[in-house]
Amino acid sequence: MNFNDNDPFGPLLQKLARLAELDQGDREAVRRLPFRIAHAHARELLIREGTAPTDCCVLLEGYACRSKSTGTGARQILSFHFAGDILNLQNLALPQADHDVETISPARIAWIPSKALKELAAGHPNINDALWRDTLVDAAIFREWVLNVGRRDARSRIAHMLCEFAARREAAGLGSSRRFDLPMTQDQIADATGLTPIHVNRMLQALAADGLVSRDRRNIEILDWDRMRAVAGFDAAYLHAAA
Amino acid sequence: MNFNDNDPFGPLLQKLARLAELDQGDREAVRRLPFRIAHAHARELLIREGTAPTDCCVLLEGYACRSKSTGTGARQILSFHFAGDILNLQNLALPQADHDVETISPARIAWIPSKALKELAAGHPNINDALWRDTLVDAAIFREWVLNVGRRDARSRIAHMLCEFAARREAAGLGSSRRFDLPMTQDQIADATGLTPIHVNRMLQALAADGLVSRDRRNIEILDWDRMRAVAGFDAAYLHAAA
DNA sequence: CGCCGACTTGAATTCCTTCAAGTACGGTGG
DNA sequence: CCACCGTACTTGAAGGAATTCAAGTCGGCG
Repeated sequence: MNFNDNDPFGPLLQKLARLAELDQGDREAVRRLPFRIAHAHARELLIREGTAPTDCCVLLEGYACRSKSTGTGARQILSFHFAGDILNLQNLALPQADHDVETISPARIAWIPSKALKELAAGHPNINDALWRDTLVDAAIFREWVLNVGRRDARSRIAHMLCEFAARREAAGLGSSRRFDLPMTQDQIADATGLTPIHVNRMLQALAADGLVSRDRRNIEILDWDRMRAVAGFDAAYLHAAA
Repeated sequence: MNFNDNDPFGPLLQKLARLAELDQGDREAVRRLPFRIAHAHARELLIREGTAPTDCCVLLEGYACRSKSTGTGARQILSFHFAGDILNLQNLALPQADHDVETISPARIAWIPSKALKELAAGHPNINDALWRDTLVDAAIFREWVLNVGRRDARSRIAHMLCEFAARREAAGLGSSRRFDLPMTQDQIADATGLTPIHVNRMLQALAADGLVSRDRRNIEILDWDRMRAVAGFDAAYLHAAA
């Protein structure tokens, strides 16, 4: 699946179509949105906490994450994002960003004026529905992360993160959930799970030693989805079959 | 502030008005919503994970919380709720509940058919805006909780929970943020912070020993908001002045 | 070839949990 | 009015999961 800059909305349309039924008019209206394509390196800050972006940031290619830090500098990753994800939908209604958004890998991005997106939603109920559902699924994922970080031990926590990543990645049309490349470093996995990178490393080794996964650099194969699901306590219901 | 069953929408209208400008027509439309008043005891399950409620549950009086459990039975509270909060707004677009909602204290509730609420929103842009913002603020709070549970130590975590509770409580018009009654048990604070009740107890004592709060049963007085904010790493920006 | 970031390993420490009692309080019934 | 009972809260001591500190190793890239 390849998209060029003349039809930059493939991933976005694919995503919206998973969330609501779109008719031909809806699709054309999306394609008529004004936009500015940008390319970003890995670890490039796209949106900074406290600023008020005027444009919405759509991830077309690559991976990104949301994060937030404590006053003492500890960083927590709040979610991972895939092609098609809108990274600051909340700025349509809440001007000030309350967290950072940053790329994980090199990425291609479309910046769309918030105003245009708002008008699009206002005039197209199906698109409005899709955006509404997207926001709600995002919130459901945050809730699951509160549980993950709050009440699971390190092993389950990492297993759960891997399950969710695999499932969402596949849903986004990025390939098999059995074998895939992790775009993030162990440091970033640590920031996502509320652990130290050292412990993440040991737990990844433990998962491999138990025959749940096999690893080769950043390439992960889930050897036994049933046991993996069990260890992680992973039940995809919270993704509402849409993320 | 007292509301009787003939004007049951006071707390809801107050909340919506904080989120968007409402005109007279908006207010009257809210008052015309069909509803069924119910009373609940403390610790009564209002919405069960996996079910598909047909009605929306508005908290008119008392306190409630969202929660979710791991397969092994560990419980995590995801958020606390106040008079005026809509407890399952997400069911307007996502039929299946992905977490439990339960009262903390005795409560008075209005059940409003989801369909009626959806139609209200469709016909009243201001109300639509308010509901949209409410959802976004909820999500912002979940994000802050991921950070809280993932990256703060026990003392800060509890301090942060107390700061947020005090701030939101005051925003909801429930009185001073300096001195107030906590409706929840230490077990519930533990479930909200991802700690054990024993450690919550010790940390509450530590906060009192440091002169940050004084406690008498469930009554809490925040003696030094500045130091409390500092210890908690609490910055109310994520509440978007609306929760 | 050498450097830098990512990953790995080991040992010591710590924060929080677990286990095990107990105390205080509010509500209930005699 | 008071004894009783259950729930919430409190305290102490021991144990453990994860962190911190301190070195490495590995691999990709200039």
